[in-house]
Amino acid sequence: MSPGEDGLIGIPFPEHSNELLSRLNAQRRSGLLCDLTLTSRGARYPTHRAVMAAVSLYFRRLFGAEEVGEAGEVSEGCSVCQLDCVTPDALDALLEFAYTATLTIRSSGMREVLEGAQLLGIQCVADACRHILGEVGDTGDLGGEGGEPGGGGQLGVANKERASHVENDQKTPSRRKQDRRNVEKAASPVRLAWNTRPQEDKPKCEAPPTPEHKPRPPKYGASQGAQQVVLMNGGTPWDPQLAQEEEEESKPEGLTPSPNHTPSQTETALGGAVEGVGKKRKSQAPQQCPVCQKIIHGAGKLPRHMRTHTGEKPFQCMTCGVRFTRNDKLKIHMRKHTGERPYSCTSCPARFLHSYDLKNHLSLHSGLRPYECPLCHKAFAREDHLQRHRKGLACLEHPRLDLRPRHARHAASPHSPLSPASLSPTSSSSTAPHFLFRQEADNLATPPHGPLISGGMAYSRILHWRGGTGWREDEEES
DNA sequence: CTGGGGACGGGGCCC
DNA sequence: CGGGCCCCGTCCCCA
Repeated sequence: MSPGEDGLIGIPFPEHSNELLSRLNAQRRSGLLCDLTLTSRGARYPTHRAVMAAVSLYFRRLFGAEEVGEAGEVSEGCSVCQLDCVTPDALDALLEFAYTATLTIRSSGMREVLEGAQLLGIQCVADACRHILGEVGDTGDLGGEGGEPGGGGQLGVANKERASHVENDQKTPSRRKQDRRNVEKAASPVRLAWNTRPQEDKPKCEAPPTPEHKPRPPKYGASQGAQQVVLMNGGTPWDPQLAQEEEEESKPEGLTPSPNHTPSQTETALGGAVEGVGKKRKSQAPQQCPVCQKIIHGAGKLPRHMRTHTGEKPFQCMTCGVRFTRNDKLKIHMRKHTGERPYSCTSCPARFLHSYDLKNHLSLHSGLRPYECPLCHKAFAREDHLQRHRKGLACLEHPRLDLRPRHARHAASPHSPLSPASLSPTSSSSTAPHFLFRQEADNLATPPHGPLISGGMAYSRILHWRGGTGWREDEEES
């Protein structure tokens, strides 16, 4: 968030994505500009290849591979993709999701939609369906194993025996990922038997093209104007989640949320699942954010967190129009207009909007400065001031100080042998050396696992610093 | 550089 | 189970 960087500014248009989807959906319904027709057991669904490629990993692979075809041709003619392995209802629901960011299905059709989403590589829908079907099980809590000691034991094993679909592998540790990849390598000649010819007697779905195995002709646009028919019939079942993992790993920066990332899909996939299918959630805490992979604790807290990605601010001040992501923040904001400052100092006339402001203020009266710099021994009344002090060059800090992350939210120097008491009298500080080392090494060098996980938070759950031995994947989760 | 106020996001508790 | 409320940690900004 360096505002002056390159003089660039970002102006968000939160409604843009919704409007865009809405218009695309209108085009789809009227058949306008549709360049792809999906069929399922006789039902036909005109759609847009770009949209399908955006929402489905399957189509992304399918079209993406072809767009860089040797001839550089771009398809002009219509294409038909026969998806008999996805039921018409499920396909309809998935299309509806693709164009509205809302999944609307009956509970009875949940299983079919889940299977369709898995086959097409629509991860967030599959996740939502699994949540609703109560199949999250370990998965839902998997990410929270960092907070629950002892939960790590089953990490690598428990789900291996699952059947062909990798329902619980979303947050698979990389070790397991590698195992899976090895398996896939061995199977790849079969799995990648991409064939567009009808295989009428095989009602299964086939693997889509993969980057390392470009699809063979026919290609869309290979013969212009002619309808190409692609069948997802026959062949070895594709493993969409493994493909998803691969894709995420192939991203330059992992799954970094950005303003342009269409978070509304993931969010409304969650929200839509909840609202559209009724409140049937197994457990609400903890939940993993589908965008940043962060584990969110607390019942009902995920929608709140999701708004940090979407930028949605549904709570507006009727007085000044300022909008907030949270109702409680609006409530506090309203104190500005009402003049209410409920937190008053008993030692002076000072009054505050926030309880923690009063707390900070009280430390002035008490004269307590419990946060001491271990190097220059300067004391501060506030922990964040100590952190700022240590980030700066105000004291005779260790020369490696400049390597510290500049905006690590949990930053405190890991370099000096800080006694916990010297850092935080509350001892609730999150300045755990593990985390800090991880953050720092993230800045120092690319982790040996590469873009394993997008966010620093999730990252911290995977890797542990082992002193001189470098980075190691978490094993004991204690 | 420091002190102080405010904003923001996450977690806990409770209804 | 979802949401309200509160507290906390952290960051940003200003004087």
